[in-house]
Amino acid sequence: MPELPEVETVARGLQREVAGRKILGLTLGKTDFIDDPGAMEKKLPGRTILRVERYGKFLLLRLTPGEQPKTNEGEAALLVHLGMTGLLMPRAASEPQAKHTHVVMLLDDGRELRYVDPRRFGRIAYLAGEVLRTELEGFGADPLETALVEFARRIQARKARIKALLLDQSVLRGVGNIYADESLWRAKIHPAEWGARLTRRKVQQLYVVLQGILQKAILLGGSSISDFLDAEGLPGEYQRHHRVYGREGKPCFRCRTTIRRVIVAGRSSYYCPHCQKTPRGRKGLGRTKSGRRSTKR
DNA sequence: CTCGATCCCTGGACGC
DNA sequence: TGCGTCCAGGGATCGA
Repeated sequence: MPELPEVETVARGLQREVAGRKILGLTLGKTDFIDDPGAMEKKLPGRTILRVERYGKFLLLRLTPGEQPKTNEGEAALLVHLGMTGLLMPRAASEPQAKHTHVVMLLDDGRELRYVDPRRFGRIAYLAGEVLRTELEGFGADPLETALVEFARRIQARKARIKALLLDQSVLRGVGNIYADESLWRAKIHPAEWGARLTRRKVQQLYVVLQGILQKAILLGGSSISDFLDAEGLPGEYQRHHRVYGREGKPCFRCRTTIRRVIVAGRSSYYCPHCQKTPRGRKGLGRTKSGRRSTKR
């Protein structure tokens, strides 16, 4: 599940591999996760990928503006969200297409930039000018580029649970379930604690450990839980450093207490009941994501 | 403003 | 071996 470190890893790989390449042609498969497939087919061919950046959990492929002056829309970019199972990597055109390949961009070096995504939880959008600007403005602060005061303001101003705040892309961009749980464990904060109730000291601890975890994870190429691969098709290594995520029933690395899993903000949240004290007044924790009737079609 | 519930989707795990 | 069921999860959306 690509979060900030995984997307950063892919962005760096793609920057190395495809920056400067011109897109000659485009082939689409299933398009239900693409904002406007028609626009993509029309706009992309002929554009050059200037550079590849990460923006939250999005890959941002900065493109040259349209050729004709009349179609000049200002800055243009292809936004790619990998969802849970998305992969974006250049392949030799001769290489057989993997199953669930939905976008193929033919490049001017003969290779193809391919987007593969079995579950299609991702999103792809060609955006330009004002639309692009507005889209990007809707996201919160980058946890690695934000000062402590700004981070604290965003957390303490809100009454929602800290886990929900960490996952909220309009508060912070790039943090997902894995790194939220890992940082809360390190900072010894219960996922259901309220943002507004965290002390300044706690917020600072969270800020420091979150940045440390993200940086370490980037260094190790991200976490490969199930099927994440970078732009060169290599898995990350940070999953070996996970302290709580996915460790339900196993002993806490600090105190040996059994790690538990609860649903907070609609997501599985792993935590140590001893190190991360349940906030006072909380109830309804301890249930798991079950008991829900499966739906008919 | 914040919450939970629901849906989107498919592969993998698991039970029988 | 094969089928059915459950589950993962980011984000959008809807109603409470």
